[in-house]
Amino acid sequence: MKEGPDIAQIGALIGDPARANMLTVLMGGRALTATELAGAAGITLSTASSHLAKLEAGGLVSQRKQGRHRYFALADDEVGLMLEGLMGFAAHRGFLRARPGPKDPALRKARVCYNHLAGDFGVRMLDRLVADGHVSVDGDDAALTAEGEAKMAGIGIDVTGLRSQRRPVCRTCLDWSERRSHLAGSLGEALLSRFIETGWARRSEDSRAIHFTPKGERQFLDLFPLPERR
Amino acid sequence: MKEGPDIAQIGALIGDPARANMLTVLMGGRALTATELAGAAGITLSTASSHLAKLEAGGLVSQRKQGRHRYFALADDEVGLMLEGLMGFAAHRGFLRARPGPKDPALRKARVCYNHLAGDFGVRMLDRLVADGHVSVDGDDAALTAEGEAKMAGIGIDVTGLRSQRRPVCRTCLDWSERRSHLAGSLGEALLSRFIETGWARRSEDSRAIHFTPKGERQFLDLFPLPERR
DNA sequence: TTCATACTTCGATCGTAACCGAAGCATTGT
DNA sequence: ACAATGCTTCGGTTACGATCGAAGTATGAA
Repeated sequence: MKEGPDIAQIGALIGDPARANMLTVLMGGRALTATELAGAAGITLSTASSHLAKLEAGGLVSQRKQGRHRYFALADDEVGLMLEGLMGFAAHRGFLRARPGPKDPALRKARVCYNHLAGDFGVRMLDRLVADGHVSVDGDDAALTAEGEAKMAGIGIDVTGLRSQRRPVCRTCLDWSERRSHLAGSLGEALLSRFIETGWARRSEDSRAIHFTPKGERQFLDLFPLPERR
Repeated sequence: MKEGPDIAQIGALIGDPARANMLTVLMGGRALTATELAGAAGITLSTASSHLAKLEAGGLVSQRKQGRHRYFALADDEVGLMLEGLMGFAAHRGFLRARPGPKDPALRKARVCYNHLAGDFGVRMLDRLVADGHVSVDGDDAALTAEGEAKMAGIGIDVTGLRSQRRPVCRTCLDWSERRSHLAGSLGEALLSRFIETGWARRSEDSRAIHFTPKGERQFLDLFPLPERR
């Protein structure tokens, strides 16, 4: 009867509260076990297992066996981008959960979006990269310039290594709190990893927040100075 | 328990096949009556009415009374952008409906995305505007330059009129068939309207396809020449 | 081998929401 | 005034899927 893609299946997958909770938690970027996800969603293990099987069949999550654990994660960047887009829409329409708790300001400042940096810091980083001619943006695509490649080398990121993967190096991702774009793709992931490796920042245990140390924040802002207010 | 926006409610709204069908049809940009939407979704009028009430309560559609008809349409541009984003994801993952029928090539060439031009023609139009310095793109935001404003005046579009509205003039929208951006916003809407007013193109009766006349296509390509293949 | 942990599968229950037909309003046309 | 059209509301049925506990499977530890 209909033309075009079928959005009902995806909507139905996301539409169950238990599954939506799991996906939201997985947006934190960590791979989690079925037991952890069950706890996060407030359901028993057997129910969680059933939900995870559906999410996997739908291609939204993937599992990796490791010993007697099974770690679940979002299937790929695309899923993360799609979910962040939905969250942006939901946030803008007032579909908010319970209360914007005390963690909220921290989330808006810096948080992980599946595997890369989002929030105010993420948006400003991309702003700066674009303003300095290190990244060029075209629609939702983005590309690293030669100057940008040099800058990344200075930070300690091997761009040629990233290029050899099949994933796109640069992508933009719409930020639900800022409603502007930040940097995703393998470069976005590498940058966040680097910040954590060097001890500038650490992931929160129980939320998507990224906490910068005072020193780390200074060095981050040194690398990516704030643009003048527009 | 949870932080951040609640995507489950929106997912559930979209997750019902009947509602998803209605939304897909409304992506055609026309305002339709409850009876028409019931037919499109293959359900009775009473069921359709119930679904439409839910979609309206969720802010996805709005209704306008006109005589004894009630016309339903997507609530605003944001909804259209969100749905197009979901469709892009769905198409890329193979969540396709039945068969990509004969209408499919026409849809990929040019179709309406809620109220603006999408498909190959839409993507190329934005490409050309950017290449000529008529539109500048920054993430998902976009802006019309002074040169661009002159060009629009030449086409017969009153940009100052558009600016006086509260809607953004320019936005980018991710195209599900091309996986690149095209132009949305009030300017995107005005351009499509203009193409139809001038008789260069017409909307298909029963799908989202936009059909250009031979003459219209020539004039369109004259205004927005194809960029050299990259 | 035996036990413990991590997870899946099975079977059964339960609640919700999708659905339809009939009846009720509202608006327009005659 | 009366009929016709367009849609909503109501009542009742039905079906699906979310949920849980218990039993089954796999992996690792003792």
